[in-house]
Amino acid sequence: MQVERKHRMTRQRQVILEELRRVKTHPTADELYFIVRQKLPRISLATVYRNLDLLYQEGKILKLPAVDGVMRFDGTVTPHYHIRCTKCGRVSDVMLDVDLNLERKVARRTGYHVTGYVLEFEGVCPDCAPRTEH
Amino acid sequence: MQVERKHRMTRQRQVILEELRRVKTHPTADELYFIVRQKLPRISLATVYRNLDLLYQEGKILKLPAVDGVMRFDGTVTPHYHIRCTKCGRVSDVMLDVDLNLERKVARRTGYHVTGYVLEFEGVCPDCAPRTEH
DNA sequence: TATTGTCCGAAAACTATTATCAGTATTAGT
DNA sequence: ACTAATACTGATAATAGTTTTCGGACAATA
Ligand SMILES: [Zn+2]
Ligand SMILES: [Zn+2]
Ligand SMILES: [Zn+2]
Ligand SMILES: [Zn+2]
Repeated sequence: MQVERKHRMTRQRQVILEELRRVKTHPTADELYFIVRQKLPRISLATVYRNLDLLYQEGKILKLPAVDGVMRFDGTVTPHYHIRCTKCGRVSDVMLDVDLNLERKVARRTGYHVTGYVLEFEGVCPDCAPRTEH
Repeated sequence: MQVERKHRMTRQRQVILEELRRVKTHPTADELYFIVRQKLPRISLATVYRNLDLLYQEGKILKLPAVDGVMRFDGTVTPHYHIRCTKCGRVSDVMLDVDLNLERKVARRTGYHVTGYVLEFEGVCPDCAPRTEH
């Protein structure tokens, strides 16, 4: 029996979700905090964190694994991958269907019940790439 | 010409590397700190961190990406993948040769210069799996 | 509009990691 | 072996990101 939760739609939660869906930068909590403050100047950073976690629990947003120690959030929940610039930290979408289909093989090797995997590409974004001399 | 080596082989560095190579648990810095203190009771946690980073720079150990926010270390440097138990956090090796060869495709899609990727499997380890009733 | 209890802002607490610093000990050179 | 140079250590403080706490505010329901 699942415990019924009664989530309210507060102005804060609304704006946080709207802004996260609008931007395409996969912002950190702090970055989104600055974005949201343009509409809600009195909002608290803790409220941003709280709502991001709640929206994640509800499946309305994604949390990107904190590969570099900082958590990032994604308003696009349709399946896609990410590539992270190792110079500036920017995260871009990779609209490419990658089907690893390795779960059975990995399960046999490890004895784990495999539920998924984390896949994130690394590289240098066009802005950070050294200019070609000519 | 070879870069001049200025690193000293201290007892602390020696024991940290030995113990990390001995265990197969992919410990956090703190976990390794407790292990190493059995041989060097006066060692500092900062020394563990410092040496893990230095050994990593030297290519003698691996750092696992902090997918869940905590860094883990690996004394096995031969290429292999990992699977993390989502219940207890344990990380096990996956001795499976996976060559995705996706990097070129991703580069074409994103415009990034792709240098690598992070791949880590997720699942439930045998110890955490629910016992089958019969 | 009264009641209920979720939610908020502000601040403190917490956790993992890094930086600081005075004293120690490894290494190279004699 | 002795010495000098300096990488390194332990203890501690500082930092950064995130979570918790708590009294008051406010959305939801009737
Ligand atoms: Zn970049
Ligand atoms: Zn995305
Ligand atoms: Zn487990
Ligand atoms: Zn490993």
